[in-house]
Amino acid sequence: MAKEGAGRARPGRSPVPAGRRSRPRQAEVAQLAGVSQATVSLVLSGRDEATARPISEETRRKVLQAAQTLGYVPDPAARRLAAARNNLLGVFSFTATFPTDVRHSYYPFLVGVEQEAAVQGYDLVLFTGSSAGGADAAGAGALNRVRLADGCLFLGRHAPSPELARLVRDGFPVVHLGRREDTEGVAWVGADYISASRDVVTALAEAGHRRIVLVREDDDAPASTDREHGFLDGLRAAGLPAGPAAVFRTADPHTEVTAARVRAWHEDGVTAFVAEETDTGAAWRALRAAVDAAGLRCPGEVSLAVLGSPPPDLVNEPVPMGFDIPRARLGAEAVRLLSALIAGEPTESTLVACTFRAGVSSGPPATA
Amino acid sequence: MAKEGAGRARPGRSPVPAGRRSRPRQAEVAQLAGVSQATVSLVLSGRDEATARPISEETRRKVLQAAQTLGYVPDPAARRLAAARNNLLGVFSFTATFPTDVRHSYYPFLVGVEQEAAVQGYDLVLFTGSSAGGADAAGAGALNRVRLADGCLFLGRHAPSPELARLVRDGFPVVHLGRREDTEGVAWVGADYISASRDVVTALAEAGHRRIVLVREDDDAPASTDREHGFLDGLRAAGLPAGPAAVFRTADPHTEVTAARVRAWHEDGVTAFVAEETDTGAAWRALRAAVDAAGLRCPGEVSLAVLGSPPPDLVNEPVPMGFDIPRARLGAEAVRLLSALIAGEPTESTLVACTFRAGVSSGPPATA
DNA sequence: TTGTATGCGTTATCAA
DNA sequence: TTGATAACGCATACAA
Repeated sequence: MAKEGAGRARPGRSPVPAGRRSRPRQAEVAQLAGVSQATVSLVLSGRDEATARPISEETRRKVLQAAQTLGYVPDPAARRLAAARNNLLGVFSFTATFPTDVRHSYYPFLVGVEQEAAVQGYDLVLFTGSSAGGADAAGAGALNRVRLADGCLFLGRHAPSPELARLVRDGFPVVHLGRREDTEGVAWVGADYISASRDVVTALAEAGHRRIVLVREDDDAPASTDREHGFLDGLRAAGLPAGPAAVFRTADPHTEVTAARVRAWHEDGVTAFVAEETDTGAAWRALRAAVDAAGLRCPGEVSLAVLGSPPPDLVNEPVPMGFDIPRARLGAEAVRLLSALIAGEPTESTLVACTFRAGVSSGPPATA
Repeated sequence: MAKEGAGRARPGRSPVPAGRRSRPRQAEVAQLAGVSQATVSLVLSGRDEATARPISEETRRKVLQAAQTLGYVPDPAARRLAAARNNLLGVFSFTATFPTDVRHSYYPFLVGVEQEAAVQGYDLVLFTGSSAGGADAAGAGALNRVRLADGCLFLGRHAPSPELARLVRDGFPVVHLGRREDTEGVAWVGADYISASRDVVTALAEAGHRRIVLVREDDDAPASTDREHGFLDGLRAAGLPAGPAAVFRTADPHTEVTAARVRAWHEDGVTAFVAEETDTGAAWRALRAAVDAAGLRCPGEVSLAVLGSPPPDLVNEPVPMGFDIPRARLGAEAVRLLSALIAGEPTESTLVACTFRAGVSSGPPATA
């Protein structure tokens, strides 16, 4: 901790650089160009052309030239303080953005975020608050730092509601990646799990399955309940039994989804099983293992599907029926929404459609 | 408690955007507490306790109380402007930071970068070489954008030297991830390929191998030549032949490293082969394929090693001897160095040690 | 022990 | 057309 503030010498009021300064200011550009600082601001922000501010071509050229030579870059803090915009978009995640365990990574989203941000002319500020305890990283003020940017994208489901609400109330543009209706006024972009889940059930029903069971974990996240809703919707739409027996909910799929149980289901007339997707993929893993252990052939005797994608480590296995979440598109969409919010345009939270995946884990039910 | 007391006592009378004036400032806290704004700043920043600034307990209490009632949150932009620093670290990569193809991703480095940045109290700004945003994104001024941060980390080997040199000359803190001695004065953090490569050879020599051949691509990047140096060092240290015959250099491993050639080497007494690691992993792939095609058993008749890690798509194959590059640590180390640079502390570019990996691709040579 | 005055780099408003 | 000048909200030497 050897800092001691680097007691920056304050040279009275000289606009001239005292020796070697790493960040040239507008004043210096002005001096080099032989104009006033205000003119530099005008030219550099392009506000002269946008509004009807007339600036001589000559001056323009000189200023741009000077800025180029000096390598001038506007100070984001100053810019923002003066009530202008930064061209900076914040990204705040409540776990590390780059976790060691890639399975929980936001990487796929970031691909889209980065691309769209570039298109919209924004750079990204990654707020590191959540991971390790930096300066005032954790704690009350953590979220406040994002105000440096023009707006901020939030990833992860554990965003503290009150702090977020405060930002929104203060008129700070905020977009949450993932549906979020608990926090008043927070805009969000989510995947349409309901429709996607319904589509999977529909596909199974059309293949001829009459009894289908959903295996889900004991989690009340929107992502989970949405899937269940879609699943039940699909059943009802197909005129299939959608009672409590259609959903098997367990806190520990690994021990509770047994071969015996699967066999019982099968003997009872169940010909298709659907597992929800979660971080760990526990439901899907358990289901696969149990079906295997029960000696049931898939997609011969039973058909399987997952409401999402299988976990990455099963990527070499045969592709199961299910749907793909367009994560990159979600990221891009979120940036677009945020950008509109910043521009003060009217906006609306949106759902992005997932794409159905036929896979090879399902077929028509065996005819008795 | 939103207090819309529009008639605040404010000097001047400029029309301020409504959304902006919704947050209380230190001045208002001061007024409510009956003290000066400066005192509020002192108390709220905890600078009174850190340094020996004496503030009466009474005042302290009043200020905190007032801040609490008003719901005061500091403006990061203002704070950073006044402090003459951003607490922003730039990360500049010459490809997209989040490429679609994860194989070329900087992810492993970023893990360490993010963590250490958080520890040091920095947030991250991600610049992309290809970004369409900003004034002059591509081309000459591209690198200048990074001046927005307090310092910048560069990833990838294609950083244009003159531009980097310019930044350094201007006193802008810069750290390059990867050894870089072509550009005057640029600090860097690199992996110690020389020692690591030497260790691999030593291990092979200790296992009893007397003739070892290195297969490398036709690339003069430091990462490549370092490996060769280490390899030759290792040979000499073990008293083994380290002439030109010990290194096979080819622009096209795939067609030049044939089964016939490998068999010839083997009949000539070569019992161990070492491939350098590159982006594509071409040398290692070719070597494996050729040995396989030659019908030589590994690790029975020949031993293999790679100077680094095999490409990600071979991750399910048996683990070859070689070494692991501690990418996360490299990232963290780079941030630490950059942070020191910014603080004006004396610094030095560093090499980080790689960790030896025994693997299963080598054993003692077959005794004739 | 606390208050005063000023600067940080921009943007924005006028007057010249 | 351009140039002073005043905020923006906070931090800090220096005076009281």
